Amino acid sequence: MQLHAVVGVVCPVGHRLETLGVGAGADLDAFLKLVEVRDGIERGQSIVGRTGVAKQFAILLEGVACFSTRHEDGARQIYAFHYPGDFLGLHGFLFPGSLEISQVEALANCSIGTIDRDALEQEIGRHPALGHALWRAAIMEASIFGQRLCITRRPALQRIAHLLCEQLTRLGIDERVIPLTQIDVADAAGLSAVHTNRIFQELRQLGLLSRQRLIEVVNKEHLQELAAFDARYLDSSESLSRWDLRFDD
Amino acid sequence: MQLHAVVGVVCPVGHRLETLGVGAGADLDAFLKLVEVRDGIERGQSIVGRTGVAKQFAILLEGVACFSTRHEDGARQIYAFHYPGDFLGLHGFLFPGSLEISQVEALANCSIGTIDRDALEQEIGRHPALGHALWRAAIMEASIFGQRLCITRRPALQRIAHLLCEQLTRLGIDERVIPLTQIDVADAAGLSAVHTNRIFQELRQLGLLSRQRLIEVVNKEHLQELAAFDARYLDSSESLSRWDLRFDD
DNA sequence: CGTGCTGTTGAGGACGATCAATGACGGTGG
DNA sequence: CCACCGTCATTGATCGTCCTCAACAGCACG
Repeated sequence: MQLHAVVGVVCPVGHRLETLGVGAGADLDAFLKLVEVRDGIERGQSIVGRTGVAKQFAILLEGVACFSTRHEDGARQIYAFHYPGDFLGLHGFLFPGSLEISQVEALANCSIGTIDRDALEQEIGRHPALGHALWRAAIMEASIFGQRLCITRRPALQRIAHLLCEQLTRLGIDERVIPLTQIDVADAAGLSAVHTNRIFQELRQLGLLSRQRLIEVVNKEHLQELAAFDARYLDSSESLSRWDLRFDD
Repeated sequence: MQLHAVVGVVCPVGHRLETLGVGAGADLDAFLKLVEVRDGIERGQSIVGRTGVAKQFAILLEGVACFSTRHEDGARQIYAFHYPGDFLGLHGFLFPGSLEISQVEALANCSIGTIDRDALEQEIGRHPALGHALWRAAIMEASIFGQRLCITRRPALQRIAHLLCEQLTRLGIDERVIPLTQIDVADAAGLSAVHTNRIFQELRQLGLLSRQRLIEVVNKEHLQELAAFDARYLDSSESLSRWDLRFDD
């Protein structure tokens, strides 16, 4: 099934490409025509494995995923979470040598759009804006990496708070429920699940999270204050204005 | 003074651009003509400050620098070290919103090449290979970020060992002396200077570092083994072969 | 109604931070 | 040449954060 025939799920993808500088039109259409929908991917499955990095490329349509790696001892390190509209395996696509043993793992039941790598590269030749959108997305991912590096030195409470703020921002303005488990958060924060749990209780006692089993943010403003969260590093709008004129010569 | 008149320092820059896909020729010449040499920058000085991010762009010609940020409490977080040939402030150039309060700081006496941003963007329009080289460099930086995130969970000994391995690889095959202080390493590893010092002593007792005051690696192979170091994440050669054909349509 | 995953709680211990003081070295100026 | 200074390196002691191990409770699933 091709994506451009499915109106419903075009939304997150179209919206994401727009924020990356690909407006509705020939560029977007060319991209959507390449997408093959594949759904029914279950939690825990590997979406972009270590072997397939060079050939596969994908977009997340529904669900939640993470860009992660496994350490020798089995511990999971999560670099970033992915939500609908995100590119999956972008690093492996742009820079095959990087993060060799990393993978993209489904954290909920997902549907994705797969794209043939060669076909995409040909379309990029015809539609440079698509290539630039990929680069921008990569830089933004790098920006998330950098920010996460930065908060590594902060104590666990603020680190987790920051992580939650980031997810809220990426999920959208109105969302207050973060579709992750405490274990997912722990693996992303670089903390043990036990300690993460104690931090969650602390956040609840501070009135920032609800007492629900799921992760629900009650007081977004105070959470951001506690985390010293500044969303600018997630904002690609500034970079757009500068580059559109130049690159499309 | 313009760079292309100075044969000596062209070397690191030319070499770096070559690894990024810009061979000797019109593309390289166009780039070198933009570079204005500025030397005599002393240790501790800020090269690319927080205010100048949007306008400045620079290349490191001689010396050592770091991409860093200051926390509220004054602690310094180093994201990456820069050596001759590296682009400085690349993130701010490509993605103005990212890592807002970051800066590039000289860690030794440096000379840099400054480039006018608008002029560079115009040349990129005429020489697309230059633009692609910048993107590649950014992805590679992101790759370093990701790797550093990954090793954050490892204990201090391996973390520092890995950091040192990375510097050796970036400095070149024959280099065994790393031009940094223990404090620099500590700020990059996210450890206190005191603890870093104790790790250094441990590395010396293991016969991996010399007893000199400077950081000299005696046994590179064992150090890499200890660090579980895999240099592939620093290797951009794979990404080159794939993209040269496509982008230059 | 088991089975499995997630969340929760307790106790003990390791790693690394912090504070404080001293030593080593290079540079500067008298 | 030597005294002075600042930066970096080193050492000891104490303390806190976070990890590990272990057990159990809640909930969803078949």
